[in-house]
Amino acid sequence: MKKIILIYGASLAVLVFLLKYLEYQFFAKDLALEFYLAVIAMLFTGLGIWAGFRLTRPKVVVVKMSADFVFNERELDRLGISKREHEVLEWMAKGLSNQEIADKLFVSLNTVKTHTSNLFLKLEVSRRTQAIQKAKELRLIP
Amino acid sequence: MKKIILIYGASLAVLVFLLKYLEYQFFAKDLALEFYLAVIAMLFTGLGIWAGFRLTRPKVVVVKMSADFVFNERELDRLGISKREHEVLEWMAKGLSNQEIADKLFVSLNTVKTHTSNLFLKLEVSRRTQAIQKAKELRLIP
DNA sequence: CTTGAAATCATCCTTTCGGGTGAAGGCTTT
DNA sequence: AAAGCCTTCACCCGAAAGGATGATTTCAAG
Repeated sequence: MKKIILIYGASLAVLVFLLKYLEYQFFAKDLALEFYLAVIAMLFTGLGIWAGFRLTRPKVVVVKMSADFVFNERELDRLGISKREHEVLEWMAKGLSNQEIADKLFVSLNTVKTHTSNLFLKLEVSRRTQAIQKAKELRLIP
Repeated sequence: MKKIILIYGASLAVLVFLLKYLEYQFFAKDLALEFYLAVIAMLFTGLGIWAGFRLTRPKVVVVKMSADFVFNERELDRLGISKREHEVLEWMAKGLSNQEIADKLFVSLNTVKTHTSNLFLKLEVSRRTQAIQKAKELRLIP
C-alpha cells in the first residue's frame, strides 16, 4: 500500500516536471489545457487499473464442485423410499436431530421418528450414522 | 466496456469545462499547472480503480473435488485433536456405536465416551452426525 | 525432577435414539 | 367401494448418546 502511494507521488512529480520541460522546450506557451488533461487522465487511468488489480487481486471465488453427484433414483425406487423419507434423510445427513428435523418440516417429533424408523428398515441399518453412510454410498444424497 | 469508455469521455469533457470555468471565474490565469494535474490524477485514479475492479470482477474458479483425499494435518493440529481421538473419529464416521468402537480398540465404553466428548468440544458440535460432517469438511477423515 | 498432555476408566444424570405397535386421514389403483 | 401406500401422530420402553466432573497412569518435554 505504501509502495503504491509512493509510486503515485513519484509518477505525478516526474510528469509535472516532464510536461513543464516540454512546454518550454518545444511548444507554445498556450498549449491547450485539454491536452494535459487528456494525457494525465489516460496515464492515471492506467495506473488506477493497475492499482485496482493489485488491490482486488485476492478476489477469487472458489466453487467447490464436490465429486459430481448424480442422484440415483433407481436405487431410491428399488428400496421404496418415499419423498418425505428422503427429505428426512437429507436433513439427517446434515447432522440435525430428530427434533430439529421436525421443526424444519413443521411436523411432530413422532412423525420424524416414524420416518427414520422406516428408513432404517429400508436401508437395512440400525443407526443414523450408518444410514447416512449407506445413503451416500448408494448416492441417494450428495 | 462501451459504457466505461463513454463514462471516461464524459468525465474528461465535464472536467475540462469545469476547470476552464473555474479558472476564468475565480482564479488568476496562471493557476498552477500542478494543481490541475493533481486533481485530474486523483480523479482518474479513482475511475481507474473502479474500472479495474469492474474488469477483474468475475473471476470464478471452479475446483473439482475429486475422490483423492488429502489429509489435513494442519487442521488437526490447530484443533488439538489427539491420535486416539482421531482414531475414534474414524470409526465413528463408519457408523459404529460407542460400544462397538470400544470393542474394536480394546478399551472401555467410558473411555470412548470421553474421547467423543472431547472431540465434540474440539469440533464445536454436539452430535456425532455433526462431528462426522465437520470432520469431512475439514478433511480430517476421507 | 517436575509439569503437562494424553489415555484410561468411573459415576451420575439428562437427552436423544431406536423399536414396537396402533391408528386416522388422504390419495391412487384396481 | 376396497386395497394399498403415504403421511401424520401417539405412547411406551429400553438402549445409546451426550454432558459434567474427577481420578489414575504413562510418557515426553522442559
